[in-house]
Amino acid sequence: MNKDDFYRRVYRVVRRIPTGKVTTYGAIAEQIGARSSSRMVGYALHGVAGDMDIPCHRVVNRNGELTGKMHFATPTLMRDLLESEGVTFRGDAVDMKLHFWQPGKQRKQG
DNA sequence: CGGCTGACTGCGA
DNA sequence: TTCGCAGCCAGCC
Repeated sequence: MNKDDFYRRVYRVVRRIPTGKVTTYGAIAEQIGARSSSRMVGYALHGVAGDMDIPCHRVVNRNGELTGKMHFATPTLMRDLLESEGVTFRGDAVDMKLHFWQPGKQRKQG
């Protein structure tokens, strides 16, 4: 598992996040085989913030908080994008019980 | 090579 | 429920 490969896997999972859903750094890390490197997931997204190919705004922490919004063009862009997709919020955090998406749960589809 | 930081998470008080 | 500590690994100086 090379570092570049790690990033690739992160992007791969993030891109599989369906519209109107979100997932967590830990869930992605675990899905790609790096449960202990949840922070690395967010770090990987840091390199693609602004890349339309990667819906990095659909990735939040386990509490649903938009911890990475500060890395977007504007601190409100992340939430704005999510709300435009139908994601609802509980205060300043995403309602995980309604929008949490588990990576790999749809793997059996194909 | 060593020290500090960061888009995280789990456990204990 | 809220706050603090430890583990993790990559990037920068």
